[in-house]
Amino acid sequence: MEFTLLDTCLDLSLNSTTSLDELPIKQQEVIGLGGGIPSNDEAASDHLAKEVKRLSGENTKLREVLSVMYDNYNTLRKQYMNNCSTSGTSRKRKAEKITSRVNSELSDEDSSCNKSRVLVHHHHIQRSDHTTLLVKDGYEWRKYGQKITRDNPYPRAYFKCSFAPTCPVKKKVQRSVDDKSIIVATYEGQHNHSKVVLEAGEGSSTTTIGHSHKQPEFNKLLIDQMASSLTRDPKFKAALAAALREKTILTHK
DNA sequence: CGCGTTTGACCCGCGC
DNA sequence: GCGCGGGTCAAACGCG
Repeated sequence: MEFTLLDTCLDLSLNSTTSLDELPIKQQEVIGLGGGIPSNDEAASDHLAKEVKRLSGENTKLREVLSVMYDNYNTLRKQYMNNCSTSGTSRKRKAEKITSRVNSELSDEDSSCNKSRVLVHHHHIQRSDHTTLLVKDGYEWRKYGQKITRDNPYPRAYFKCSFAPTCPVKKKVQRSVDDKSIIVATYEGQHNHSKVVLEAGEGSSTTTIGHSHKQPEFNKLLIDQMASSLTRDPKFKAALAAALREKTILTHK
């Protein structure tokens, strides 16, 4: 559900031929239809024109926000690559801290300098699903541990890939402190086998680490990351809800 | 009975 | 060197 909303939102923000951009055309149609209409309708169309202007402004703002986020992403990515090339001899935990800090902001897919590839993925869950830490990602996992960590009241579950005995991939799953509807899954390593199950409708929450070099999937993952960040911003949520409400009203007229 | 999950104990790296 | 905390192990347990 939330992903559907976000898809719409990203569409509105990223695509220059968005529905919002088409709104002036629809508004012209309304004005055209009311050629000899009374002053009431003129006032209404005037109001609509103002609304369209306001929405266009919001749309521009949203695009700016996304563009800033993308810039930040690129900066962090560069910093991370620098860290990889300079601190090759750092001890295990330190390296993990660096990678996890970077990954909390972005998911670095092509960290070729990092032997144990770490990938953080945010999953939105249904309200009724709040008791489980199950994340359908197309692989089979065996839980081998659970722990309460210091910085998060929710338990962290540890999983190993159970499909292939030799598969080194592990994942940690923990509810986000900020938003309990978000499950943060941290993947470590690369699968040495293909996906096990591909259930219909799970596409938006699926991460294919084994094929991470594919650019379109990386872009999709990046968008997912950005979307997750955006949904945690109450201002963004409010603006998005308002924009969608207005859009729905206009298209149904 | 076999398999997956739970959970307390243990290990080990890091910071002081 | 010691304590803390995250990660892993493995015995106990539950379910089909």
